[in-house]
Amino acid sequence: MKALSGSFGLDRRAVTERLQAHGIKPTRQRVLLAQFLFQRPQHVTADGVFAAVNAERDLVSKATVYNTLHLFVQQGLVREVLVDRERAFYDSNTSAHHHLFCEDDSQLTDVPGDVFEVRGSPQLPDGVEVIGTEVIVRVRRRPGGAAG
Amino acid sequence: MKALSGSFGLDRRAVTERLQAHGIKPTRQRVLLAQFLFQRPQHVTADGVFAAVNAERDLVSKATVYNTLHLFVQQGLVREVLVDRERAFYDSNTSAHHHLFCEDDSQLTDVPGDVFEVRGSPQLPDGVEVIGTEVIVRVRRRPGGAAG
DNA sequence: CCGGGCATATGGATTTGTTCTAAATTCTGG
DNA sequence: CCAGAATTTAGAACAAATCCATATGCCCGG
Repeated sequence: MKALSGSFGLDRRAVTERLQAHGIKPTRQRVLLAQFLFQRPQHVTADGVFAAVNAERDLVSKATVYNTLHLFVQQGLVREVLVDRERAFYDSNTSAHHHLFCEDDSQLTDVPGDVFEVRGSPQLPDGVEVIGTEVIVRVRRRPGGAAG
Repeated sequence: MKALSGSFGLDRRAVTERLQAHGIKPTRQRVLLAQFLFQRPQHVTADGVFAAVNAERDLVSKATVYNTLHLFVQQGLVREVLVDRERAFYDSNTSAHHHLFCEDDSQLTDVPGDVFEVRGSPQLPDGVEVIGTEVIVRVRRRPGGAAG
């Protein structure tokens, strides 16, 4: 059966509560974006979110997409991943993990958090706190390797 | 004594050889950029390089700054560090190390390579090779911490 | 139920780092 | 000295992200 327009198969109530749990007022637009983002763990660009959410008809403006993504990042609902000069990725998977980025096709892949063992910590300047530690593995297709 | 215009206190011959060792034809502009970049390990933006190199008089165009930085990255002379949506950093320190980025003042700091122990490696897709693994520690000033 | 006030949303213009383009300049080999 | 290739250049073009001024919606007091 076809999901209701813009629900992305995710219960509105559950999403609403999730937002509220993070201190976010669940407006129509925010709920819709959250429904899209959390339907499954994924890496999306702001533009991708904008396109997906407005696929059937205009529901959320570009400015609001950016505002909301920033808000979600700030409140720890999604992670911003900067690997590409062109665009930022937003990762709806909040569990501890790292990333693998292929420079040839700009594909971003998750790496389970336990694959790496990051131990020790750098000497921090005075009065700063660590927000997060991320590991990025950059790869490219091997020149003579398997066909793309 | 004042250094010759645009030499940045670095011997032209040594820099030239360094470029050639990396298969780069040492043109006037490339040597100048290299002299600036390698006078000391540093993190600079493309714009910063452009400004520094043209401080006294126009010597290198913006397009060439970008072309050259990309070339240097490609040939492993400098590292591109993507931590900020606003601008890319170029790191003239090529030794194994990681980075610490303060989101409040956009300051990028080196973290010695041995501070972290990154072990294990992710399952790679077929036919890809690892270009590099980087660890980025994001920090912010602690709200009630030392004055800024 | 009504109205004031504040947070939120919006479209469009703007900004800004980067890339592109087409032409000029500089090298290289013959 | 010439032809061809590589490099450099100025400025136009581009696109992601931000800004702005306005409109909308929501909550609360009366």
